[in-house]
Amino acid sequence: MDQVNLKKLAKELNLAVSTVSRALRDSHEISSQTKERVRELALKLGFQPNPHASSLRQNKSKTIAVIIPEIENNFFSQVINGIESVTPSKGYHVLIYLSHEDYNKERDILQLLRNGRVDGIMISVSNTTSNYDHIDAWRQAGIPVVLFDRTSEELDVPNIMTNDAEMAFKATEHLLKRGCKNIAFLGMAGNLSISNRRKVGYLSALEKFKIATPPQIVELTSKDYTNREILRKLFQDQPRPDGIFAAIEKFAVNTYEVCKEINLHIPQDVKVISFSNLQAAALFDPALSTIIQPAYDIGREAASILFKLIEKKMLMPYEKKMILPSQLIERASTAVTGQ
Amino acid sequence: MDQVNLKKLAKELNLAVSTVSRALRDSHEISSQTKERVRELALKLGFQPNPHASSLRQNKSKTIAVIIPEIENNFFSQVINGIESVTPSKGYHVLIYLSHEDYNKERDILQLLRNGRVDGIMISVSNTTSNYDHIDAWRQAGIPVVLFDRTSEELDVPNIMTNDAEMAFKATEHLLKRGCKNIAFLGMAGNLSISNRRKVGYLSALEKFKIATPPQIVELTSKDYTNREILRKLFQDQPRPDGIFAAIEKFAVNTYEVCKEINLHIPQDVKVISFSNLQAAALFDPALSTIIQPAYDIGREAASILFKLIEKKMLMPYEKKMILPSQLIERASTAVTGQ
DNA sequence: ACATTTTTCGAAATCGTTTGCAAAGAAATT
DNA sequence: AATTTCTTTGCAAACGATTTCGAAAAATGT
Repeated sequence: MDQVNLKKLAKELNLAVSTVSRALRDSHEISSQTKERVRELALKLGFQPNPHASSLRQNKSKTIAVIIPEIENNFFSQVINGIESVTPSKGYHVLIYLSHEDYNKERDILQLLRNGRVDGIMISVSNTTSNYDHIDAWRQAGIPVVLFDRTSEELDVPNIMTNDAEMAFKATEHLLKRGCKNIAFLGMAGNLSISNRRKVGYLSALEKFKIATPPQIVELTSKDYTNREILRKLFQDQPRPDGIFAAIEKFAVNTYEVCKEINLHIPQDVKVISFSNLQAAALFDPALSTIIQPAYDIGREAASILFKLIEKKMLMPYEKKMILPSQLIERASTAVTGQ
Repeated sequence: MDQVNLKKLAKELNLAVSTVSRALRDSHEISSQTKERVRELALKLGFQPNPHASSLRQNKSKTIAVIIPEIENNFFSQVINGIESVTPSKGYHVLIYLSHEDYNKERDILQLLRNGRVDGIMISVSNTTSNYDHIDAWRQAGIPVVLFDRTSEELDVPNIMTNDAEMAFKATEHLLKRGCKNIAFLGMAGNLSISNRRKVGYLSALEKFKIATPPQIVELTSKDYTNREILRKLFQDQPRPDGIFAAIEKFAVNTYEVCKEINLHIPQDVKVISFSNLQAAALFDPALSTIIQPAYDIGREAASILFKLIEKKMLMPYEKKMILPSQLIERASTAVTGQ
C-alpha cells in the first residue's frame, strides 16, 4: 500500500535515490551528517528494503533451503533448531521442504529452486534416492550444497554426520555383552549410506565376537502398520531374536508396540537399543537404551559450513567430512535380568 | 553462471522477450505454434524464471512465513507437516522462524518480514507476548495473517485452534471420576489465551463438581531444570496433589521425571493426564493418558485459510474462528488402582 | 591565484520478468 | 475494394535497490 521505498525517502530528504541507498549501506562516500539524516527518517518510517529488488540486483537471495525427508521426527526438528541458531545472525532466511522419502519429490524441489531463490541448500536425502545427479547438478552450477546425516560418498560436497558405524558396533557389542545371542538389525529400506554404515557396524561386531548365528537384517519402512506386521512375523520365527538393534527411533517404538501386543517382555525376553533423540526415551516402559545423535550440533555445523561456502571461504579439511560423535545411554531395555 | 533467462530464450528463438514470457504463461494472445516452440526450448534448457524478478514485478513473493515459539515439540512439527500439505500445490514456499518464546524476537521477525518478502504469515505467539501491536500492524497493512493454537481474542484475524476449555474440563472431570481429590494444573507462565482457556476448563470442572479443596495452579516454563525444581516442591507440600493435569507435554514429562526421582507411583499415588501429541505416550511407564490435538489438521486448515486471504476470497464465518476437536485417550496413568 | 586531490552527491544503467500499448498482418465484414 | 476486426508479435516502461561513472564542490597543496 503506502510502501516506503528509497524513492520516497529520497524525495522527503531532497536527496538522490543513490545517496539514500549508499547512506543506508554505510558507504564511505557519504558524509556522516547525511547518513544520520537518512537513517533517522528510515527508522521513523520503518523502512525495510525490498528484498526482491536487492536480490535481483545483487544476485543473491539471503535465503537457504533445508530439504529433509520428514519433520515429525525429533532428530530433524533438532537439526532445524541447530540451523536456526546460525541463520538469523547471518541475516539469512530458511526455507523448509519435505521430500516425504520420495526421490521424485526431492528432485522436483531441487529443480524448482534452481534459479536464484536460494544461495545454498542443506539436504538429508530421502531413502528412495539412489541417483544423486539432481544434487550434483547444483555442485556443478557452483551453488553451495551441504549434506547432513543421510549423506553420500559419491558426491564431492561437505558431509556432516555422526559416527554411525562405530556407534552401531558399540550398540551391538552392548547387546552381546548383556547376553544376547541372536540380534536382529532393524534398518531402513533403500540403500542409504547411513543405513549401510550402521549395518556395517552391526555386522563387524557380530564378526569380531565370532557369533555363530547368522546376522538378521530386517528392512522396515516409514509405515507403522507394515512395520508392525513384519515385526510380528520376526518374533514368531524360530529362533526368536533376543536382541533388537533399531537403526531409527520409529522402529524401536514399533518394536515396543509389537512386544506389548504379543506379550514379549523387554528386557527379559528381548533387549532393545535404538538410535533415538527422544527425551522421553527414559520414561518408556522399560526405559529405552539409546544412541543419541548430536542433532543440534549437526544442524549448527552444517549451516556454518554452508555459510563458509556461500562466503567463498576455504574449508578446513575436516569440514569436508565432519563426524560428530553420538552417545550411548544404557537404560533398562538392555538390562541383564536374573533368571 | 550460464543462467538461462528470457532474453536468452528469445534470442535463440528469434522472438521478443515479451512474447516468450507470454508464451510460457500460456497467454491467449500467442499462437499455439510459437507457444510450442517456446515451451520446447524452455524445457530443453531447464528454464526456471527468476523468482526475484517476478516477485518484484508482480509484487508478490509466493512465500509464506510460519512463526512458532519452538520446533522441538511434536505439536509444532505436525503443524508444519499440515502446512506443507497445502503449500506445494499452491506453488508456495515456506519460511520458518523461531521466536524461542521471546516477544522481542517475535517482534523483530515480523518487522524484518515487512517488505514483501512474504505474502502472508502464520503465527503461534510466544508465551512472553502480551502486546499484539506488532501483529496488528500487519493486519492494518492489509497483509494476511492467521493465528493458530496460541491465538488472541484481541486481534481481528482468523484463529485456528482446538477446543481447549472443553478438553481441559474433560481431563479434569476424568481425573475426578478416577478418584482424585486434589488436582493441580500445570500451566505455562505468561498470559497466553490458550493457557487461560485450559485453566478455565480446569476451574469450571472443579466448580461443577463442587470440589472443596482449592484449585492449585502451577506455572511452569520451558526450562526443564526449573520445572523439576518447582514440581519437587509441589509434591512435598501437604496436601500432596493426587492428580496432575499438564497443559503441555513437556510438563507431563517433567512430572514423570520427578515422580521417578522421589519415588511417587503413577497412578497409585498420583494420576497424570496431559495435552500431548507424542505417539510414544502409549509406551511410557505407565502409559500416559493424553489429550491429542489435531495438529496436522490445524496446520492444514490454517494454511488453507491463509491462502483464501491471499487470494482475496471471502471467508466463511466459521473460518474466522475455527475450532478443531481434540481427543482424550485414557491410559494407565489415570487408571483406578485397587487399594 | 592556480592546480590537484578529496569528498560528496546525482544521473543513469542494470538485474529479469511482466504488461500496456502499438503495429503489422490476416481474416472477416460491408 | 475499402473498411473493420481479430490474431499475433514487438517495443518499451515499469518494479525497487545497487552500482558505475562522472560532475560539482570543497579541501589541500604549490
